[in-house]
Amino acid sequence: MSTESELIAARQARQATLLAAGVEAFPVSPVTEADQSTRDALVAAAQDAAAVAALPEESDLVESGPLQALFGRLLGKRGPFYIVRTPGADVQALARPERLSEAGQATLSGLDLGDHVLFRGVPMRTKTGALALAVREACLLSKAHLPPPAKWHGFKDVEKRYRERYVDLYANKDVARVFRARSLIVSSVRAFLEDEAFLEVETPLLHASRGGATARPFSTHHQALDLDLFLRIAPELFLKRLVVGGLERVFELGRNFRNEGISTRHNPEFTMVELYAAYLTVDDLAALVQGLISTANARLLAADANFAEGRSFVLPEAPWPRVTVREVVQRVTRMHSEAAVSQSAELLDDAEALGAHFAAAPKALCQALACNTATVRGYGQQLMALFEALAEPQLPQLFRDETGEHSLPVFVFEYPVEVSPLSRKSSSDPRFVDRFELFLEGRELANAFNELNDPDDQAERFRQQLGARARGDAEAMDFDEDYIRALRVGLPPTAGLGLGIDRLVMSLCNQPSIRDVLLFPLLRPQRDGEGESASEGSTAASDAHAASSGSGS
RNA sequence: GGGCCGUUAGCUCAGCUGGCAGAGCAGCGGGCUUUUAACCCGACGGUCGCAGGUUCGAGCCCUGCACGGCCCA
Repeated sequence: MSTESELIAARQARQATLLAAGVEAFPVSPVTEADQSTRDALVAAAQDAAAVAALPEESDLVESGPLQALFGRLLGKRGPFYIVRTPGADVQALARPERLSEAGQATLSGLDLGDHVLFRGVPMRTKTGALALAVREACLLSKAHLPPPAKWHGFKDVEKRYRERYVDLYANKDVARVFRARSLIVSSVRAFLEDEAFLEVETPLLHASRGGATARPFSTHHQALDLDLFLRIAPELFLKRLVVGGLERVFELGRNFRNEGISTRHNPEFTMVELYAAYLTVDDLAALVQGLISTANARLLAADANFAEGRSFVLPEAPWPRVTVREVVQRVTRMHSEAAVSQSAELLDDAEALGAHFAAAPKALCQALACNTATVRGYGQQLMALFEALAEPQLPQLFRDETGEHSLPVFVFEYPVEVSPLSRKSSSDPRFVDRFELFLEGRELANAFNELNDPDDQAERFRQQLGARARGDAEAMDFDEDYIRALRVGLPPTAGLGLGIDRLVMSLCNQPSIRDVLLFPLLRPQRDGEGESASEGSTAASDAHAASSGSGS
């Protein structure tokens, strides 16, 4: 009795036995409001040493007053003790058959690990000083046909955990904890922005043209309109249209889709909050996002201080450090003038000279640069190649707190205009734009800039994107005529920011992989032969239409 | 896309130099009448990821493929 179909059959058989005794396997929920509130109290009491100490032992129990409830998934059985997992904690019940009705006894003897159960009874203290509910009523809520994972070793196989998140979530307690934290962080972001007078809006996910970010989109098709569409890579262009229309502060918190590789930091669909504020500048947004992240962090730690443990970073109250792209590249390459950086960027065209120049640099960095030299052209592209290859990985080492034990968040300002097709050029140096990216633990967390609101300049940037596409850049944007028209109607001076929610949750919850903060990360579908198609028809005779309905496909 | 690693019972994992496929837990039968990973006895449970190859003989060696993990791009 141990293959999966045999495990199912054994439990279906027990289900049939229960039914013969008048116990339904899948009843309408009998859980009352009183059960809900007494369970909450019971779960709280179980974790309160003083409350447990005040409880009577089994022999001293007084049978009076309403019964308290314990319900959830049955995860363990030790003698007469039944361990029930609730969202708050595991609580045990002490069930003696002789104290139960006939139906209760039948229920008890027909329980399998994994079943959902409801016990009603009286709280007591066991010989070992733990809380247990002395059971007077036992009720099966829902039969589990498959058992829970091994109680000691748990459910570890990473692929199975992602594919069977419904098991992972109850079997591995920290998993649910992270997703509760994620929900808290998201609601904190919303509340913070609403307090700052931002209006939450929803713009299309289906876009007719590529824009708002440089990334490869997913393609889809609308049948009735016979229209090719893209899943959005960013809501940016729609949100700025709203600012044109007079919604001065808007934000959208939602999913974006980028048709690129999968890694510990990338999932093809990810969650981002984008916000736009008329009459603010990129400097204002640096302060705003610092407040937003600090507030989310404070709310998270207020709910569960354990999330602060093991962090490699701190979030200071003072303004977070700011540098420019050039400053940090100079620091890393040990060069001391802007001219030297400019010169070294030109060297990128010559891999050999570059290799000699950076002979002292770590090997991996030179390799990264050598790969890029063929396609990287122009001052801005080259500067960014240097930044991404040399400086970005060093940010956590370059910016430390006083003790040197933790890294700091860093705002990196002054991006080259070539890599910022939607940003306003800096008034002081037109090679750069008024933009920052926020890095935490070396991860790019947020990106913000003063929005380009000059329609002629924007049209020129779109044309440059078309040129890049013609040269084979699959990530380049389309020319968005209507967006240019919107800018001609008039976008007030506006600053905008995008913040990666998944990465924020990763950092605040100390999760090394984005898959651990996504409930259902994208995985390749498994091939057939994995499902229950083979076993289903041969299991229970009671399942009369399994054979006929299973033959259709 | 590249490199490394993994895939053996429902779960967690052993499996030596190529020689009958193993354990614990779960499940099943019985005992114990109770626990903190409860315990004792017994029986059951396998497409060793898939497909080829080498060999008298492959879980193990070779090739390809699939899926996943980590690192790099």
